[in-house]
Amino acid sequence: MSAPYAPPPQDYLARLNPEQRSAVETLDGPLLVLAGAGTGKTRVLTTRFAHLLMTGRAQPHQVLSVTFTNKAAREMRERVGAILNRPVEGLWLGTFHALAARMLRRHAELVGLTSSFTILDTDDQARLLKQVMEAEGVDLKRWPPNGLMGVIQRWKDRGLTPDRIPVAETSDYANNRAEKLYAAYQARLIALNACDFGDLLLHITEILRTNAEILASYHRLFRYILVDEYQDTNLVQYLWLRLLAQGHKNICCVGDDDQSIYSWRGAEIENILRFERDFPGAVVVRLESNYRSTRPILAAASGLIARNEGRLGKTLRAGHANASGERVRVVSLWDSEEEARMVGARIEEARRGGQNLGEIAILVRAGFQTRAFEERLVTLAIPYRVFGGAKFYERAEIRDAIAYFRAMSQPADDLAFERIVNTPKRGLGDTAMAAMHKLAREQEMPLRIAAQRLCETDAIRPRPRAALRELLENLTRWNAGLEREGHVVIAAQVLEESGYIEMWKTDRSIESAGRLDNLKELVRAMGDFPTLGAFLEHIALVMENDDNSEGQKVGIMTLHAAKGLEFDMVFLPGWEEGLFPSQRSLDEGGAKSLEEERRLAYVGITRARKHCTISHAANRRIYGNWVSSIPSRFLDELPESEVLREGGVTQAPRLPASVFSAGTPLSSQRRPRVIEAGAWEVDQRPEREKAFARGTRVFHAKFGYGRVLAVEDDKLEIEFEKAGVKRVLDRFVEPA
DNA sequence: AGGTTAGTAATTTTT
DNA sequence: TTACTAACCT
Repeated sequence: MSAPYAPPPQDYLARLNPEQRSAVETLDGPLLVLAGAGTGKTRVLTTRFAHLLMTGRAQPHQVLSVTFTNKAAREMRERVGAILNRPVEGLWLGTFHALAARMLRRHAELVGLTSSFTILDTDDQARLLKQVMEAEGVDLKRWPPNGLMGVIQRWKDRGLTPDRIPVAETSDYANNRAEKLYAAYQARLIALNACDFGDLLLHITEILRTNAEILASYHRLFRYILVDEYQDTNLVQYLWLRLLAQGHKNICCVGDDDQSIYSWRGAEIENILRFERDFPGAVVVRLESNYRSTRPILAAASGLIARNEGRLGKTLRAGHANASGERVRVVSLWDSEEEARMVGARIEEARRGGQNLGEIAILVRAGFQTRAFEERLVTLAIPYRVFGGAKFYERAEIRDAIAYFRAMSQPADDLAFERIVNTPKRGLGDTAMAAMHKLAREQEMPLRIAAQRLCETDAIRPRPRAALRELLENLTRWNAGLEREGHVVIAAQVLEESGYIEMWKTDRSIESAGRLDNLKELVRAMGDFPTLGAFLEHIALVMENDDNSEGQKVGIMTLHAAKGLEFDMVFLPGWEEGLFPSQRSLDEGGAKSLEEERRLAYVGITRARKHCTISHAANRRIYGNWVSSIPSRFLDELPESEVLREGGVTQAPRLPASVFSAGTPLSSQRRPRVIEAGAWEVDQRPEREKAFARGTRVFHAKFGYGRVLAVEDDKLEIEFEKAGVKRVLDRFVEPA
């Protein structure tokens, strides 16, 4: 065939280093690419894809490419397109869940679903499970639904359908009823023609392992398989891949065992550790040249991760001119407030030095740590953004809107109908809802149909009945208009006529304006899809954080959320025993989860390109009270030669001798010590005195302009133009 | 039916 | 400390 991918890309192979090149050119048989942080993993993956096509080994649709996140899938799609110099279509490239859903739709009837099954999100799952538990008469106070949710999810992660739960595994949850509840929950899902996230993989794997014909058809289809982030796969994902790879055995998994940080979500690091045994004849390629960080940063990270036992082993080398660079700083502070001041001051200093704020990140172990930094940055008027909060599609208004669309287009979608039936308030309470549920259950009909029947009787009072009838008529009418008007027009109409928009307009809380914006954005985004169905599929699996990242902002996020990102300057606060490593991992997981915490530390350090500042505070405010803590063991594990320690140790500890006499002596760094407040300071000027009279117009970095209503010591009550009435400290505002 | 208050629990969250 | 839920009152 002549030039199938014209124009031929330039020397795409020549731009790879030898190890990358071998990862790209080893095409036959199983291949494990151990890609350390910043070693060009994505480049290898995409170049390999292109190489398969360029060498004529496969057509684009004959390669299965799997990622974990939509972001990674999108990036890969774009980069493959760029290398081939043309858009790529018809690819089997996507997340585990999206690909599984696509396959499952083709064979849905084999597990009792139809090809138009709905995909439930976590919220729907939780509500459904709760209903099932209530129906089974479980005491929800004694047995919180979340607990069972976790148990079921872990079973699903391991490919266990209700009939496959090993006897030894029967959880003692709710007096040994976990399995039964699991089975009931699954039955409910099938009845609703719905899947939760776990089901997508569970069902398709079940189909592949019991149906040789179908499996063979995929073997014919997929000549090559590419997997990203293999260290994060769970058992069912592994089983799915293994089944599909049985055909040609051309499976290439890319991953880093040192960055496996999701065991609590079902990921099994053993998958990657076991690769060579699972896939006989496997070749392993290590990518160890790092193009991201300076040598001291790499050395510090490598020294730390070397303490782990369960790893395949690799050492990061500085890949190019990064031979020099400043050492990793470890700063000791008196308390968490001082820690926040230190970070704030250094960011301010960097900003004065021309550092781009978008290249600075504060990475924390747990969500609650973000608050202190937010407050500090607000005070300093440094723009920031907290990542990983509520996702766009998880916000209440978006979920409500989607529920309207689902309820409209799918009369059997009970969960959607239930969500919107009394939102906005239509005067339907427990009585009306109970009547609906009862009828639906007795007649085995969808809720919406039951509601319709009830409207024809006098089982509910006239006022709620009229409201309900209006809603039902609207749903039918909107749905009828879909084809004629198009889904975007109808969507706007639904939100308007249902009273939903009005509900938020009337709402006087701070967020309501933002919610209305989000709804507008949602309707706009729908225009990117040909049909409502296409949009709903997208939203279930793909909808992401809306990214209104205008301008350069400091990123504040958890270490987990930072994986895969990189920044010039990284702050890693809160390295204290009990916080990082977290108490819970210490208590529950033993040595294995301590290793995972250490990997998390490794991920944190390797996010930094040039500057890495780790800190710990001797005292920290947790849930309202002060707790004192000792430095994290990870601080001791950093190679001393790569580290610059700051913050005053002024005296020997004066704790009772018994603390130290028992067991192994603590090394000097871990000993509680007296830390001089302010030792880290660059230059600290006293904050300017401020006084605000009632009626003064003021400006606040987060809430915008407002007017002072009342003054009480240093607290002001301010009516903000956008944000409503709030109480803030006077130092957070300035005269407008 | 819906708003208010008291009680309780509290890592990490790719889909 | 906050945020969410469940009983409680109007």
